[in-house]
Amino acid sequence: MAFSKKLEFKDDEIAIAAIAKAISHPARVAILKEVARRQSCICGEIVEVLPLAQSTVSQHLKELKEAGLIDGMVDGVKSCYCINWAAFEKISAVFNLFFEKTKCCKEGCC
Amino acid sequence: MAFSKKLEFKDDEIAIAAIAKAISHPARVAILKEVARRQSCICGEIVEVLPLAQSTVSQHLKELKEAGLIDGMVDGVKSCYCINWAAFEKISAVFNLFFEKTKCCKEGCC
DNA sequence: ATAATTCATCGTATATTTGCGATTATAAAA
DNA sequence: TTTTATAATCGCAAATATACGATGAATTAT
Repeated sequence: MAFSKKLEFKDDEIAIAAIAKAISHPARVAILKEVARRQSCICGEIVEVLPLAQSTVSQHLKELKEAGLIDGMVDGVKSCYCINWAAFEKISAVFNLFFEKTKCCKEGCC
Repeated sequence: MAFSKKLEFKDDEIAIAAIAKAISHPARVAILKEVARRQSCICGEIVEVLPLAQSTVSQHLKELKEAGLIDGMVDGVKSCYCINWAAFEKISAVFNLFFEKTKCCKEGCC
């Protein structure tokens, strides 16, 4: 395949896909839910709840962070994560809009 | 890694992830948009619009079909695709609910 | 009957993701 | 200071995803 063709698509298509990708693994969905539920939580707490090794959880956390869904800050020897609500609202809105716009075509309103 | 741990998560987490996964590539986002816009469209029409080979588009269509987002029916020598609106509404609702439920934790209402 | 069109599938190459153990870096406790 | 605890990162193996050309199956056109 030589190399990915992702960048040959439109910006909004790439953006939607990137958001979806961050949420495209059950572990990351579970992490998001847990972080939101606890308002904020320590990496170790997530490791205890998931059937995954610490290094794997750490990697998923990194991806969620890079996607902008969560924030992470160091608290001594621990790492504390919480939802980046500003980004989350935005991301959620972008995604909902995608569904709405697509549905819109159903009634031929666009 | 030996094998995937996806199935060790909760059903709803797996479901959300599966939906997200179907939308996690710009090509599939573009295809969904195109199929919705045209109300229904032929595989060849999509190939013309995307910077991808016919076989690749065919594969993406298959994935969208397996995720339940689109329906495909043979029309002579051609293949006609359209959004499976019933499934689409359901999927959209499941996804919106996920975002809403997560947001809900922000205000501590759950 | 033959040729052309359309698209799914197969095989293959490469890239990316997932997952883990081991290691490392940092901070806290002894 | 030495030990312990926490979590990020590295390196590796295996699984999946992405992409394409070639092939094949089915239908339509000649």
